Amino acid sequence: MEHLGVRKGAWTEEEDILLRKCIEKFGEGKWRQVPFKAGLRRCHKSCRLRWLTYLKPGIKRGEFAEDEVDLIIRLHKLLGNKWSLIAGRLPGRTSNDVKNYWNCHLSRRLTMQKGAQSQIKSINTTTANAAVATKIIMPKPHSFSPNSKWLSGAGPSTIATQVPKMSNNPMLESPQEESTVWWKSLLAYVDQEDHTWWPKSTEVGQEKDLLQSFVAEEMEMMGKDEDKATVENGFGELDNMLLDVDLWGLFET
DNA sequence: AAGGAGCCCAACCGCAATTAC
DNA sequence: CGTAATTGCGGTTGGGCTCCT
Repeated sequence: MEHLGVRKGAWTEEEDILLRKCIEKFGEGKWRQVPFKAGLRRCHKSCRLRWLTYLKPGIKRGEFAEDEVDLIIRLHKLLGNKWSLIAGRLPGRTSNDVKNYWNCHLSRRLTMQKGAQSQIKSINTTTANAAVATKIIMPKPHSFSPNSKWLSGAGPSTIATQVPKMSNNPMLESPQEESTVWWKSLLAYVDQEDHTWWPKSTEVGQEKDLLQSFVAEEMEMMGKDEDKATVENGFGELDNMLLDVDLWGLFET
């Protein structure tokens, strides 16, 4: 315990109560002022971290579910150590949690697996065709919602015409091909500049990066003549995963 | 029982990014 | 514009716990 100045180390229950009361009263933000308002001898950064990683309502604690782990692995493969971005896809999880989980449980496990995997792959190729019969998640088309929160006011009324709807285009041979074209078009659209009606340029950039990574991965698989079920599953997962992203607030499902 | 090795996770630190002025 | 203040991010640390010898 420091005589003067700020306290460090683990938070006590009393401190938690003071911080919680302060934020309930004044709201989140203005972290510089929080220690004074709350009557805490903590630095503002410590207060912010405590709130965001522990006290804030809705934070999920305890074991990561299987699907959460799976998502972490997939996202980390594409995004690297972008913990806040990864955590953004896991409701209730903080970037600190995800980072800790990765460092403790996954980084080691995955490096160990890598060696073993190449051996398994050669065995599995012979039985791969049998797995095609498993459930195929088809990509879902989206059209723009007139009630979208981002489209109010000066929103681009023409946007709906720029991203093609799924249609019965006779030029396209399969639903798979059709949805691929749809994803490509969307990507091209997102790639354009001047989306001033979007909330923040960086957020758009992040969603765009994510989208590009996933679509690129799927395109690559198609190029490699991966079996159709695998590719369709990939697009399906991509679609499901991004449904809760702000970007998809633009669409009705 | 003791102690030490290893694990887990909350919290810290430095710096980058963003916002305010 | 520039720069100061503020916020956010990710690497890292260290304390407490469990397990093993």
